[in-house]
Amino acid sequence: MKDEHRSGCPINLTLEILGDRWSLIVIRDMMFGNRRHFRELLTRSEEGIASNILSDRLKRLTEKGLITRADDPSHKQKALYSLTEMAICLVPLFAQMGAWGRRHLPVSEELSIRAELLENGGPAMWEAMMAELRFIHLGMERPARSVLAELQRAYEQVVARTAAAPQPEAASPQA
Amino acid sequence: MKDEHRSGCPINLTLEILGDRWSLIVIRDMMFGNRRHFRELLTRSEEGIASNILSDRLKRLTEKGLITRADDPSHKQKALYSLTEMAICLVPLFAQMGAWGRRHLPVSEELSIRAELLENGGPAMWEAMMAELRFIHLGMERPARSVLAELQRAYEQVVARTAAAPQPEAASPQA
DNA sequence: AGAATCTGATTGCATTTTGCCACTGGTCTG
DNA sequence: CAGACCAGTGGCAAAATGCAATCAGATTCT
Repeated sequence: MKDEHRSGCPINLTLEILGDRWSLIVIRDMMFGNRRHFRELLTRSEEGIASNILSDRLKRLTEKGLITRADDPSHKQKALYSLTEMAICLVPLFAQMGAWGRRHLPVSEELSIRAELLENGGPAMWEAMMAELRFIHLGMERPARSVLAELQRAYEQVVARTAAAPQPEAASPQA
Repeated sequence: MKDEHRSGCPINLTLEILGDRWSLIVIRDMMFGNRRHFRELLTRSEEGIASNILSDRLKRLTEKGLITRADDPSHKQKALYSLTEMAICLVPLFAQMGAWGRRHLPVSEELSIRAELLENGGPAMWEAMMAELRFIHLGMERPARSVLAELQRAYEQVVARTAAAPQPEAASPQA
C-alpha cells in the first residue's frame, strides 16, 4: 500500500482511486446491476473482466473504503459485497459520465437508456437513487421511490422494442 | 488504432477514453490552468507527468477528438493545444469529480477551493465556464462572466491567507 | 457416500503500459 | 555564436493487464 499522493488536488486524488479501466465498471455493476457476488460480477459483465483483475479491484476498492465485504449467511463460502456511502455518492458522477458518453460516443441504445433517464431526472432523481442504494447496501429505511426499478423497466422496454422492430443497419448487436 | 469497444455502455465508452491516470490531468491543466503548450503541461503540473506519457496522451486525445493541435503563430516551433467542444463538455464531470474528491479524500485546501466554488456555483456557473472556454479555445464570443478569473482569485486568496497564518497543527484556520 | 458443481479466488506467463531519464534536431535570444 | 528553449523520441526496467489453468473448501445432485 502506498500512501504517497501525487498532489492534493481533488481531481487527482479521485483519479488515483478511480482512474483505471475497471474500478468504475465494477462499481457500476454493483450499483446499477445489483451484482453482489464475485461470480455475478465476473460472468454477468458486458465487458468481460478477468478474474484476477476483479479480485484485485475488489481488494483495492475495499481498502480505499468504497465497498465492504461480508459473509453471505445463506452460503458459507459466498462473499457479499456492498457499496459504502462513499461509493453511493458517486451517483452524480455516473450521471455526468453517462450524459457525456451518450452525447459524444457511439453508445448502444439499450445500454444508454438508463443514462438518458438519469440525466433527465436530474439531482432529484439522483438523490432518490442514492436513498435506494442506502436501503439496499447500508440497511437504511426503504424509500418510496425505486429509481432502479424505473431504469430497469425502461431498459426492458427498449430491448423489447428493438427486438420486435429489427433495424436494417445501425443496430448491430455487438456486445 | 483499435476500434473495438468492450461494450456500448456510455460509462464504459467514457472509461475507454478517459479511464487512466493522466488523460483527465492533462485536460484539467488545459482547462483550469490554461496550459496550452507542451512545456507548460510538462513542467507546471502538480503531479509531474513524464514527457513520453504527455506526448502519448496529447496524441491520443487528439485522435479521440478532445483536443486539437495548431502551430503557434508567435513561435515557429511552438504547438498550441486547444480543447474541443467535446472536452469543454467535461466541465460538469470535473465539477462532480471535484465535489466527490473534496468530500471523501484528503485534499489540500489550496487545491480544492476551486472545486468548492464550482460545486456551490452549480450548473449556472458550469455553463458560464463552458462559455468562457469556448471563447478561449474555440474563438467564440467573449462572455461577460469570467469564472476562471473568479476561481483564480479565490485560489490566490487562500494561498495568501495560509501563507500569512501558518497553522500550528490541526487548529482550524479561523473559518 | 461420492461425483459434479459452485464458491472466491490464485498462479504462471506473455503482452502492454508506465515511469524515469537521457537525448535529439530544430528555434529563438542575448 | 553560445546557450536556453521548443516539442517531442528512445532505451530500459518495473508495473499493470489479459488470458487460461488451477485450487481448496462448500454445496448440491444422484
